[in-house]
Amino acid sequence: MCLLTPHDWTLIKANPLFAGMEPADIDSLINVNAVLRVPRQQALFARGDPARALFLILEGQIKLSRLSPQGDEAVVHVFRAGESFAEAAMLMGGRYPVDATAIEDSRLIAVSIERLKDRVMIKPEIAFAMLGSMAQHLHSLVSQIEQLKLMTARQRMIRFLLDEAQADSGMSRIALPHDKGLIANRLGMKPETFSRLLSQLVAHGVEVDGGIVTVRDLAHLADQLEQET
Amino acid sequence: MCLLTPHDWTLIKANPLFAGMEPADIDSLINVNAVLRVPRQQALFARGDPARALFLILEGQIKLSRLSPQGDEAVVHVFRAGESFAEAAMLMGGRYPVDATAIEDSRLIAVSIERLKDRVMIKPEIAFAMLGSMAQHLHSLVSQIEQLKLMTARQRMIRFLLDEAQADSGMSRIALPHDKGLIANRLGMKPETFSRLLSQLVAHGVEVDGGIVTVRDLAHLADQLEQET
DNA sequence: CGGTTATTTGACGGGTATCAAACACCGTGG
DNA sequence: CCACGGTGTTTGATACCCGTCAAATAACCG
Repeated sequence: MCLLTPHDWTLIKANPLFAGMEPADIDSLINVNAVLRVPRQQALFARGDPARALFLILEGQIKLSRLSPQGDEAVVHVFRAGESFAEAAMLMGGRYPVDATAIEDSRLIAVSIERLKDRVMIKPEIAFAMLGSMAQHLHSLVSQIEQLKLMTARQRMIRFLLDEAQADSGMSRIALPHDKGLIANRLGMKPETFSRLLSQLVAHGVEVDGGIVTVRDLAHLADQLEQET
Repeated sequence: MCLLTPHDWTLIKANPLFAGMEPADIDSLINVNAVLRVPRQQALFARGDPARALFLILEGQIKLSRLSPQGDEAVVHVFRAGESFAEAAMLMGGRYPVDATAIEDSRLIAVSIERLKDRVMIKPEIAFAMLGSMAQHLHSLVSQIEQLKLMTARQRMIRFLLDEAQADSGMSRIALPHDKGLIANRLGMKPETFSRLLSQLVAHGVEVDGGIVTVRDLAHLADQLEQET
C-alpha cells in the first residue's frame, strides 16, 4: 500500500538532499510507513506546529503560506514533485514557521528530523546536503523579494511565464501549474489583476485557453519586460 | 592591529554560529589575520564572486542587495554588529548570490569556508549551528515576503518602528539604524513615500528629529496598524 | 442538474510612483 | 570662517498602476 515505485526512487535519488547518500543511509531515514497521502485542500501542518519531519514530494504539490490576522493569505512558495521542504524546521525551536497545504492530492515521504540528526552526527556529509537545500530555498526567496521590490505586476507576470516555459526563444505551450488565483498570489497581485494583465498580453502573441497558455515568441515576450503598456 | 577586543569576544560567543563551540574550535576557524576593515560605501563582495568566506560583523553594518539591469537596487537585508551572514554561500556553487556593501565603517571576521567544512567533518555539531543561522535568515526572508504581499507601505512603516522599539507599550525613543532612503528601500517603498508616511504619523504621537524618532505610545501606534487613513 | 468555486469584466478610488524643485545637512577647500 | 558641491530629505503636483467592490459568466463537482 505504501510502496515506493521505481519512479519514486528516481525522484528520491535526484533530490539534492538524498543524492550522494548511500542506499543504507536512505533506508535508515525513510521509514516505509512514513509515506503519507494528503488529499487536495488538506493541511499538512500549520504554522507553530512542532516540527517532527521534513518532506519530499513524490506526487502532487504543496503550498507554503502565511496567514494575516485578517485571514489574508501570502503564498511563500509552492513545491512540486521531487522537491523537499521544511528542512529549516529542524531548527527554529522546532516549530514550523509557515502553513503547508496540499493543492493537489499528494503523496509525500516524511523524514524524521530526529533520525536525520542522528545520521548527521555519524555522517557529516549529510549536513552539507541539507545546507545545500536550504541555500537554494534562501536563494529563491531572495529572488522573490527582488521581484516584489523592483518589478511591476506586469513584469512579474511575464517573468513567470518565461520561467515556466522551458526554452528562452521560439514558441512555447505552457500549462499553468495551478489555479490562476494561486499564481496571482505567488506573484503578489490580486486575481483580477492577474486576469487583466494576462489578457493584455494577447496583444503580444500570447494565447490563453483555460490553464494552457501559448506564447508565440518567447524572445518577443521577453522584450515586453522593458516595454511599458 | 587586527586584535580582538574583549567586546569582540563577547559578540563572537553570543553569535549562534559560535555559541556552543569550544575555544579550540573557534580559534581554529578564526584566523587573526582574517579580521578586515571595510570603509563606509565600499563593497565587501559582489554577486557572482567566488565565495571563500562567511562573515561575522564586529562593528558597523553590511547591506545585502540585488541590482536590476536598470541599476535599481533591492535591499534584501541589513546586518548589524554581532550578526553573521553569507552562510549559504558555502553552497550555491560557491558564488555569492547578492552584493554586500558596508554602509558604515565596519570591522568583520572572515571565516574561511574551507576551514569550516573541515571542521564540520570533525565535529558535526557545528553543522547544526550553521543550519540554525540559515534557518533564521530564511525565516526573516519569509516574514519580509509576507509583509510585502500583505501590508501597505504605511503598515510596513509602522511595523518597522514597532520592531525597532525595544518595548511594545509606553513611550520609546528610536534611533533610525541608517539613512531614511535605505530604510525606505528595505521596506519596499520610495524615499518620498517614506518621508510622507512618517510625517503623517506625527498626527498619531510620533515625533521626528533627524534620525531620532520618538513614539509617545507604542500601543497606540500598534492600533494604527489596522486603521486606515 | 444545482450549488459552489473559479475567472472575467467593468467602474471607480486610492495608494505609490514619478517628476521636479526647494531645502537641509555635511565635509572639503579656499 | 564661509563658500561650495554633493548627498540626503522634504514637499508639491500629477499620473497611473493596482486594489476594491460588484456583477456576470464560466468551470467544476457531487
